[in-house]
Amino acid sequence: MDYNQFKHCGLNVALGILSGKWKAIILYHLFHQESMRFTELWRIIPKVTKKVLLEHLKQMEHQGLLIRSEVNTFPPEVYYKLSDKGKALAPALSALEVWANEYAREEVDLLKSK
Amino acid sequence: MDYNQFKHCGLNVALGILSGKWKAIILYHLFHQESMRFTELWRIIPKVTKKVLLEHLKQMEHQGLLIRSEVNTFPPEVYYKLSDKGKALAPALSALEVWANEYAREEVDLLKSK
DNA sequence: TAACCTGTTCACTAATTAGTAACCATGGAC
DNA sequence: GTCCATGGTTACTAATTAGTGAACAGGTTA
Repeated sequence: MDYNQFKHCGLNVALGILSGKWKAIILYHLFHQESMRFTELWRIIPKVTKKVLLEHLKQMEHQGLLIRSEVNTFPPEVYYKLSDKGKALAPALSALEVWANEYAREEVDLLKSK
Repeated sequence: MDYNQFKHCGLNVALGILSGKWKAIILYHLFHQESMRFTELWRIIPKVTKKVLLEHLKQMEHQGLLIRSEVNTFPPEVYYKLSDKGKALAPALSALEVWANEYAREEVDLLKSK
């Protein structure tokens, strides 16, 4: 098998971008829902605080994974959605998911049962 | 495109396992070298301290990604290599690498230049 | 008028991770 | 004897991340 296909710099960057307690869930929901309001995300993700959720979203927007748009009404409406860069993560995330379900079943089931 | 292929639990588990400042480099080297001694890894990875490297290795061994074997000589010889579970990460890591090189070139080049 | 809503910020604490530096055991080289 | 080497440990500090709870603007509803 040829492993020369990946050099650690890219891997490092990718894992760095994906690091953060709530990144997986945020990505998961945005892959399934196209566009979501801040509060909607906040309500659907159990136990995150607004502050931390916002920090994650800001960081992801900054990294170009997410696009944020606000509708200037009252109360304000802010929508988050995946950018092309974010969408392009699909195959990699999917591969990670497949790996976890095949090789880390126990941990996955444990997480699911909570 | 069908994104239903990944559910966030598996993704969460995978990203959790892959989180840690030196995981990418450790994996990278073990994908390229089959088996490495502790000190060899320690010397080849710039700036990690023994303590932290050891913590990472222990954790990865515990999670079943790595196999540790010691030869009882003096001075001691301890070898680390990827398990099947670890090797099975190849496609996912490779996909992340590809993504980073395509969509996060700047960060990658920045890291490479250091 | 009071209470409610949304997206954000702020000041502060707690928890988790990483880093520093010294120390151990002990066989072999000098 | 003294010093080096290997794979660890330990006690302690620093840095990074996450969590808590309150505040704000200001239009809408009661």
